[in-house]
Amino acid sequence: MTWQNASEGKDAVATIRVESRDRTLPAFRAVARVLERRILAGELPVGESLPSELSLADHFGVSRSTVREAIRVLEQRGLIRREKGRNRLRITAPQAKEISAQMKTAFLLQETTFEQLWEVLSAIEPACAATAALKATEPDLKLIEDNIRRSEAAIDDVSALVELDIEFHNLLAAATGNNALQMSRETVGELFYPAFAKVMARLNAGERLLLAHRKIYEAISSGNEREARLWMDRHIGDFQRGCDLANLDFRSPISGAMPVANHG
Amino acid sequence: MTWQNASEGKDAVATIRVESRDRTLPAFRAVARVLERRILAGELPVGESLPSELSLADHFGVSRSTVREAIRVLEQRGLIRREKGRNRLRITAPQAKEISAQMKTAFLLQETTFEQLWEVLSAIEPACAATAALKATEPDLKLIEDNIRRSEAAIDDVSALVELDIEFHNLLAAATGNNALQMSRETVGELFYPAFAKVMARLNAGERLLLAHRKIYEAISSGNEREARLWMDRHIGDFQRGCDLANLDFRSPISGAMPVANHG
DNA sequence: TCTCCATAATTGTCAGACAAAAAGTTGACC
DNA sequence: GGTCAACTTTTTGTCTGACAATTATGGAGA
Repeated sequence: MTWQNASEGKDAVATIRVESRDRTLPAFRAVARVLERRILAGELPVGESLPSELSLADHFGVSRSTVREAIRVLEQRGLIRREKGRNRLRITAPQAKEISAQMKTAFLLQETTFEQLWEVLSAIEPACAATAALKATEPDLKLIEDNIRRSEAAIDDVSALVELDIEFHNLLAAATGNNALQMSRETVGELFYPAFAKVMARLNAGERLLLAHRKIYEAISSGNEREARLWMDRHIGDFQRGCDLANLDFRSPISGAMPVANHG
Repeated sequence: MTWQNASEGKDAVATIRVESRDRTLPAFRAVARVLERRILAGELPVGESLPSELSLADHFGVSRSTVREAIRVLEQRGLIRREKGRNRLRITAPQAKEISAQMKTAFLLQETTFEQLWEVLSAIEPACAATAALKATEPDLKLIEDNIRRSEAAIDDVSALVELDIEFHNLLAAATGNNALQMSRETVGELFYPAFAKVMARLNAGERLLLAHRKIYEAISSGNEREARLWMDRHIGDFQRGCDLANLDFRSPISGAMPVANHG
């Protein structure tokens, strides 16, 4: 399929025309849909760069503005990305980050509570730990070890410790080698863990957190699935208890000082 | 903040100008960002309708094309939606459906395997069942009961049964009253369960599936958290065993005959 | 008050324009 | 031959103005 010389690209034009003239679908959506299909089908392989707006417009028989709107759609879907400094659009697979950003706004606007996020994490994190115990490689272990070492050093710096806690759990997820697992938990974790800065600050619970991390690391590095799950269960449970002890409302929405999502 | 009479909306204009003239950010992104902030901050409340493109353009001091591109961004983020038949754009909270659509493409392009999805489900679904046992209301139970009844009627229709299976698990998730839980599992389920049409077809496992659904329903309706979790564990485990028995490769990517994602 | 129609507003699309940034080309120079 | 700077062409981001088709709105008439 040639993008450069538009003269013979009649098929696609026809497709767009048919769909858009049915008025069921605006032209920019039709274009976006066709492009998405081609990307998903591998006709436009990930890593390649998209043709220029003008050639796309020619090819589809629509105006450049229409193509641009279609591009915005695909971009937001994570199928296309423009790298800074680069001019061309690159075709990409949607990344956890973008999905995560979208889920964040969803959670914020839907008044999701800490309890709800906790329910998700208390299901996923132990499974992560267990899987990590089975699948973690040497480099994974090294990263986790390093994280624990840095946590030890930052034991009195609450905000640093929170960052490191998030990182710890992300590293576990990465060690499972399971993308789906990672994507499912990333957002929830990012929204959840910062909230417990308060808990830890009030309870001085850094040592307890570190103990759990150490135990989990040991279990994973020795391939002990059961032990990894067990300690993660406790670790997550600690959060709930800590919340109670610190007298924080577990059932309040997470709307507080949340960082504003950014547009890639 | 007045949208209609643009003459005095200088502040926003200035904001956009500063940001875009810095060249760090195209104008349409700046507009999208400002609108997103206002929505998240509740200044533009969910349910309200967005001003017309022209008044937005006036307000921000940009052209209509620019506003349109910004709108495409917000639309794809799920913060704005146009209802069919309606002309105006309504402000909305992102729904599970849209996030789910995005995750689907991510999973497809990243060659996610059945095993990986299964790992996620085997963590989340039992938790769903357990929580549902604690929180399900009468209407929730009615819906699940009805689903089971229809499944009984469709016991010989594999494709219908798959649809009903997906629905069953979605109903459980809904019964937890936990949005986060629902969003976390919806996509995974939608991608995963259809794959087992084959398994069920080969093994004639409809009865076994139905038994599990019935047991889970009973546990939930009697508030038995432990039993609900237990049967869901078995139910999910069945999938894995079924896969083995049917000699399907658990570790192959889910790229096969997947429905093409559609643009809302 | 309710219904129906003319009028106004809004959306989807297009064509053409222009400055600024990136990419591609050329040619001088080492 | 290889390198770098100047020049040209593309491409992007933005704007203006236009038009048909659809949707909203205000009144006239029942």
